[in-house]
Amino acid sequence: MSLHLSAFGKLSEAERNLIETVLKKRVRVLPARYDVVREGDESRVVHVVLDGWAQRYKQLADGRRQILTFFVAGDLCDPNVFVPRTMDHSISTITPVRLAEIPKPDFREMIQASPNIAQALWWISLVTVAIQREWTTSIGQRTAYERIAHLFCEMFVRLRTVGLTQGAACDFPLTQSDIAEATGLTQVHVNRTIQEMRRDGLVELRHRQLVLPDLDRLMSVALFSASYLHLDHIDKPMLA
Amino acid sequence: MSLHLSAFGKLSEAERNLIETVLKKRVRVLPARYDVVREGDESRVVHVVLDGWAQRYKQLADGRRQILTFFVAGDLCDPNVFVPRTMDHSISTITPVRLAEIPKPDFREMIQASPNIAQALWWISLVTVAIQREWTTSIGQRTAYERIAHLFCEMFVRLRTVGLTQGAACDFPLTQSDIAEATGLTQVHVNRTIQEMRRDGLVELRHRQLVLPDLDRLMSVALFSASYLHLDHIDKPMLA
DNA sequence: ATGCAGCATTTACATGCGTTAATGCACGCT
DNA sequence: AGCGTGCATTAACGCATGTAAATGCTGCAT
Repeated sequence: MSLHLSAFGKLSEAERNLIETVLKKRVRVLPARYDVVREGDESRVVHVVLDGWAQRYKQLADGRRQILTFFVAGDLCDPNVFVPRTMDHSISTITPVRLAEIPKPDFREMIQASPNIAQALWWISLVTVAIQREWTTSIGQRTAYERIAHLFCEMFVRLRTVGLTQGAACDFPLTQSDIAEATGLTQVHVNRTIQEMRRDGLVELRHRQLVLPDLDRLMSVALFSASYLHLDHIDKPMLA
Repeated sequence: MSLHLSAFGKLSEAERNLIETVLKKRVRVLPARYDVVREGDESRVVHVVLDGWAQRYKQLADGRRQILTFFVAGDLCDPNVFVPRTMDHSISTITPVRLAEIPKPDFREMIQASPNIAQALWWISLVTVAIQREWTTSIGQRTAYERIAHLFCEMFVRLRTVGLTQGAACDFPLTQSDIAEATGLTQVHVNRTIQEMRRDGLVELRHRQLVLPDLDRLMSVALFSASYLHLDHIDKPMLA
């Protein structure tokens, strides 16, 4: 998993088991469209998505909303284990989600027990901020068409990393409104643009299933380069 | 300094001295508009801006450029001390810059010697990514006017934190093209918009000097809330 | 003094994307 | 079967922002 602890570096069997144990200790099952943490909350636990999709978002005083990233299985939502901080953003589910909650003290203990796991946490922080930079770039510089294409590429590659693609297809539970809020566009324009992508034979999207018949061409249209995901160095995908 | 090591937590005299020593060990003076590290480079040292302005940016394959953040005195440019990674973005100066270079091994040593410094590094990572999220939100949701106003607010507050403001004024070496590349606008539209802000009495900007006669009103227009900078918990500003 | 060089400003015009609102479609509930 | 509810689609129109290119200004180098 792109942001999964176990995915980075070479962890021992014992370390993997430790992680699995901690992940299984406290698991919640949440409904779709459910707030996990809200801006302003104190952050006391670390969340890891075990199953389903979630999102990080920010809301302006007048209600405008920006989705900042999507989380899929294996993703660690808040890498700030060492800094007791009030949240400057919110996290909510998109689909129903199976979510592991790790109390920060447990997490710190785990890290003190294993420098490798500490290193893995730094990795996750690195990738998290790299993704955020790419989103800034996307919204700032890419056209609507390129932005949406880029989002499709990123999510497809991330899903593939954790084995959640089937050939050129994957589950894709985002509504066009979600895509709009993530790309800084309106829902109407997302609709127009996706239709154009369909006409161009780059995308099939219906019933929450995404098919990318020509990923290479899509990547090139989106000016997508996977390097910011830092997928090299990733160990075998392993899901909890 | 918003991203200065010494600024977070309560460090002992000895710890502060340690930081100062490491910062002074290798200092370079760079000209304006000079590349410090380029996308694709290996990252071997940690950079700290001692004086002047710099920027982080990303470039698309066809040359479009997005500025991702600005660095001012005290800012640590690359918090990824523990992850040997090729850079997914570039860093360059804006003005002439006095820059400290800390070899990663030295930095790790310093961290092992002091848990407080390790904690400070986590703080910096937190603020760095929080700023990046705010920029994504800004470009995605705010209008041109709000975006530019927000940038002015952020930089003014950050400069004030390190004592680089004089009343309502501060040095502000960005060209309108820089502002355009940071906000995802064109230089022409930045010019139009700043003129509007001048007419509204919110901004005076000329000869690289910025004056914000009514910061409160500007913040409210920009929907600016400083919470994402996590300035509480910051110690007394201290510059090297 | 002159002249270049880098920025800022202005103008005229084009367009990508936003806004509003109606309509359609599919699925789940009763 | 019928209805309600979320989403997707379509349409008409407007505007914020982009594009292109000329002009002006200011400071610096010679």
